[in-house]
Amino acid sequence: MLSKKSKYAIKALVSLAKHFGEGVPLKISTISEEEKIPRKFLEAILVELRNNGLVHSKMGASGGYSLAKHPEEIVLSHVIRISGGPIAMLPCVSLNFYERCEECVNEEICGLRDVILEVREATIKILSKTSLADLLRREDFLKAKFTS
Amino acid sequence: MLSKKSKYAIKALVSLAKHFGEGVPLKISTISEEEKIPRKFLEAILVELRNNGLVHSKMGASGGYSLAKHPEEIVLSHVIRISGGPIAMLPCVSLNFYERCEECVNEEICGLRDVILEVREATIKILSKTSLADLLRREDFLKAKFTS
DNA sequence: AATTATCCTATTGTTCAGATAGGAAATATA
DNA sequence: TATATTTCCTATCTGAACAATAGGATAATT
Repeated sequence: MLSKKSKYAIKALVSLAKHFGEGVPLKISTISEEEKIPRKFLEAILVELRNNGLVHSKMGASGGYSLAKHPEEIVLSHVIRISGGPIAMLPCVSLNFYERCEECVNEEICGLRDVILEVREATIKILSKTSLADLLRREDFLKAKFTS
Repeated sequence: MLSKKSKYAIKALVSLAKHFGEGVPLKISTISEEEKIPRKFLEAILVELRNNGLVHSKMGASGGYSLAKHPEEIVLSHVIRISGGPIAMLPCVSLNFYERCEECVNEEICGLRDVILEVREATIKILSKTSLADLLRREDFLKAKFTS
């Protein structure tokens, strides 16, 4: 399951992507209201995204946040990892949240692990080719499809 | 993330699959020790699997558990659903644990949901074609690979 | 009858996601 | 330079879900 944190992070970034290149940063409160993300929670999330180089922040009056990269360059797998959500279904196949499986005598010959590895590959393949720009395009496409 | 419950359920079933057709049921304590699953926890899991028709139980002395179906017929997606783990990465794309996404004005035009739907399809495709028998074959294959 | 096992109901513990609080630091603008 | 605005930082709270445990009732074998 994707944590709310990850989901909020993605939604916030999509919000910023919509205003990419306008030169005016977006305030936390604006994003919070538009995307219905709890104010203080969003604050913490954006700081983390900033520490990981995905967004720029500007302090003080008329400050706010803006994307640090082009929307085509920010992919979901990266955002999810940063915002603390493991992608794999088992800790023993996770790259970033690896944990040994106590009950396995030998991890390398675990059939279940082998399958979950396949699932992870398939998942990452999709999430790492989908950028913020892709999400925007998808929304446009869906909007057109459902308003016709 | 797969819950421990789901993981234990799968491991227990694999254990039973190894003895399929022998006519002698396996005791909870035997499975518990072999797979290092907490005794009482496993008890609860097996009852649930029985209630869902995956295993048979026999009470009394020299009782125990056995598979209710052929190992080829029990697939991972089914086991995971029964043991309470959602497969999808977001509640709004889950079949069995569906929950509306409050902050979405219109689910149908959510770009993120659209991507996560793709991930779910890919995941289910793998998990629903992998049976207990497959897991055993994989383990044999891996064993051969790493002991040569 | 004695032993071995599953069955059933209830309870407990523990972790972590999710959210909140309050004030310090920085910047714009008047 | 004063004031309003906004991000930054540290700390804390809460509830729910996961994981595990306890104790005895019920059933079947020997």
